[in-house]
Amino acid sequence: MSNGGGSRAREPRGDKRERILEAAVRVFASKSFYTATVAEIAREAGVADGTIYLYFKNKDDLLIRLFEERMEEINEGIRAAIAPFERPLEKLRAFILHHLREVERKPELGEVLIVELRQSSKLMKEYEARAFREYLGILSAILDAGIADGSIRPNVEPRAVRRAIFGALDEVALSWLLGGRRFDLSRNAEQLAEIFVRGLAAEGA
Amino acid sequence: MSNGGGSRAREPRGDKRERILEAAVRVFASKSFYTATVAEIAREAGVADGTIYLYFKNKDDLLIRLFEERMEEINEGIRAAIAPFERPLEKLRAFILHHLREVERKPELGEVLIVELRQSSKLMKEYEARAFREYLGILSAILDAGIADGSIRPNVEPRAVRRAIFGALDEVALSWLLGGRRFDLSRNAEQLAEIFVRGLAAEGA
Amino acid sequence: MSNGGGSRAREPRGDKRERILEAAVRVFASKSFYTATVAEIAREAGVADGTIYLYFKNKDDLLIRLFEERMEEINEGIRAAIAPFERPLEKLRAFILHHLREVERKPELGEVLIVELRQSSKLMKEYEARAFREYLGILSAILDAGIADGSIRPNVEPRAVRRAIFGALDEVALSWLLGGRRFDLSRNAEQLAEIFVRGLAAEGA
Amino acid sequence: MSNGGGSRAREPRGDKRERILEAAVRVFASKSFYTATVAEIAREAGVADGTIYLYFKNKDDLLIRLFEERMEEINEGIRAAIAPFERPLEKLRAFILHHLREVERKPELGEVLIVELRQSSKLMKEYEARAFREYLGILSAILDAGIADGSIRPNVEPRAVRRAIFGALDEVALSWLLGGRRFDLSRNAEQLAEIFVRGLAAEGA
DNA sequence: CATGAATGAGCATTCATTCAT
DNA sequence: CATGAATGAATGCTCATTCAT
Repeated sequence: MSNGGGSRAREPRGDKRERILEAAVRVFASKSFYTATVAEIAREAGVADGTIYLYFKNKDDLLIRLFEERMEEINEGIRAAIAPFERPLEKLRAFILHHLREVERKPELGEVLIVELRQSSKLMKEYEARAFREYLGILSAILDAGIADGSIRPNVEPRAVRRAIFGALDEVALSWLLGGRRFDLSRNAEQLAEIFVRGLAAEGA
Repeated sequence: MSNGGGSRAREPRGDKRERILEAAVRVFASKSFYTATVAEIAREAGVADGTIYLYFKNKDDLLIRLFEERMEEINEGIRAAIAPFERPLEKLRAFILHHLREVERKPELGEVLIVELRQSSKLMKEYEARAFREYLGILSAILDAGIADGSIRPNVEPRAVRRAIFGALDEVALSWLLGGRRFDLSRNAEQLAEIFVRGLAAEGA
Repeated sequence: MSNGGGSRAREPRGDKRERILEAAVRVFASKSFYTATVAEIAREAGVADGTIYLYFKNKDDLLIRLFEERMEEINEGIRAAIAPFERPLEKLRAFILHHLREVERKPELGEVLIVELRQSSKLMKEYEARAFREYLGILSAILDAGIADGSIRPNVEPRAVRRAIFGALDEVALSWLLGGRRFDLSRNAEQLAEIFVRGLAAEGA
Repeated sequence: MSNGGGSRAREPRGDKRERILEAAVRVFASKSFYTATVAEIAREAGVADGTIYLYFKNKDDLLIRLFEERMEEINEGIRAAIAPFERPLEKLRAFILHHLREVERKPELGEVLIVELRQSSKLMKEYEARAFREYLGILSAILDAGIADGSIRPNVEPRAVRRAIFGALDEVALSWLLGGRRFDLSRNAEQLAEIFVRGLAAEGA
């Protein structure tokens, strides 16, 4: 994004920015935004404290950028995952399965987005959270399409339901992460998908 | 001092503890656990900073007690709300409606339980969270009963689903709170209840 | 002293004052003047915090009174111990033996006088320390008498030597106390007495 | 900043650590360890409060390092001072004279080592006090040598006597310091040396 | 660009002291 | 006299941020 894109595959610059973000993921995942220190992130990233301020305005900014950029990647993954499906409820099922599969695949990242995002919701309240709105937008689109083609009950309100779906996914992921990743997240994903698909489906479906 | 006097010359001792808890609700709801200062809570409660330490071990303890005690009240309310119903799915509907109605009734309290609890999930991770486990226990019991009497699909796993339900309720409440309480939470509650009841119901129901 | 004396052997009043002093001895002996809290002393004495302020102006005053009153008792003991002896060097020997024997007999008291007195030397600097000056006075008198009767070398300066003797006794007592009271303090007392008597004695003695 | 510039543009880094230690000497000497504040030491050293924590773990650590490092210097001085002498009792005399001469030369340093060390004896109890044990070791070695070559009475116990000597020196130094440095410490040193040398000497010496 | 020493505002917590009962 | 709840000033320590090199 800020790399200017180009022919060079990997600038030595910008590399450092990425290392900081990755370090932040690891640190925030284990300590909480307010408990984590900038010095800790710097150490984890192998850079000097001051270097962080060359790439990010301040600690808050670091969290916001982290969230935005990771969320964007997630959104792209979701779009790719639901694209193959035609029918809205199948898209929804794919959405749910994909979300939890991603958490399973990159637990630390999941932890940051889930736990830490919440930890600073007051912080988040103040910024636009564009990428998160996009995430919700994808859900809305699915629901809208389902209502439009009659596969979802007409009295469903997408704006409310999309939050509920996100909340359910998020909480299940959270309990999996905090609980030591003991149970099988994929099977839970199936359960959730089933519940929401059945719960939203129009009578005749 | 600010009691304005009344029938009782001086509130009983424990009164001060309650005032601190109430102040903590207000402050945590507006600032975040880590951002809020003890001095601020004290000021809000109309007591000296040191007084807080007569009733709570430290700032962490204050949050935990707050959560536990409020959560217990909520649990009692839920129990009362679902008691009149016989059938599990009706109990579930009552549960969902009651949860969000409570948030609507005491928004600040809801905010603390929802937002702030998450903000310090790392903190919470370390304490047993007895009252929260009780909350989940009520949900489990409903689901178990439904599976037992055949009203809920037999392949539903209560341990996964209960987190999903809580997550959905929580997130909807959160978006209502952070979004300025603009939409009608009760109507959303109906939507959620409908989705979960339909989503869980056994075929023939 | 402040009891007003009288026929009654033990007033119920004043008793409390003594209990506070005794508690202070125990607490100061185990924590240090600045580390010990008034509340701790009150608990140890079995009185309310505020009660201490009925008998002592403040925490500093408590330490000073404690020191003064205990030191007075010690001085009386010393006077009695050296009285039977005629010759100054024998009085000196008795002085030294008595001092360390007292420490051995009431270790906690010794600890307060030794360790804690030093801990607040800045505090002590400001008050007259009458009882301690009396203690030194007894030593001076012995030394003066010895010089006068020729048993002590004439070029000895009592004002310097008396501090040295006190310092030696004090340090030996300290090391015994802090070292867990492991060695035989009485035998050390003999050693010290021998050294000082020989070190001060006039040639011909 | 306050260096006034000079030949060197900016003192080497470690300079700051030394300045803090020197400031600590001055502050502890005038206030007592517990009464002195970290902010005061920082101000005296001309650094920010936080800077102290770059060089020392905490306030306790500052005192301990201060004691250890200064004591080491003293030990080296003593070793140099007694080296020229052959006979143990002459070494002892040199030891005593040197100790008090050092106090006279650097009163504030003396005050810290003497007064403040005692003030936190509870603190000191817990750390090994290596340098102080070394100090006592030098004394022991002298006494042992004297007993071995017959110049000191055979029934003298070095472990007891060395504490007595230290205590005597310490107390004399203390009274000189607290008493406003009015009398001639060197002459007192002579007196002490004479007493201990005579007091320890074997009969025939 | 990068560093990391230095800064100093900010905060949780303690505790001597007071005073209404 | 006695109590002990309440006070709030005081302090050790942390950590985001800066800036000279």
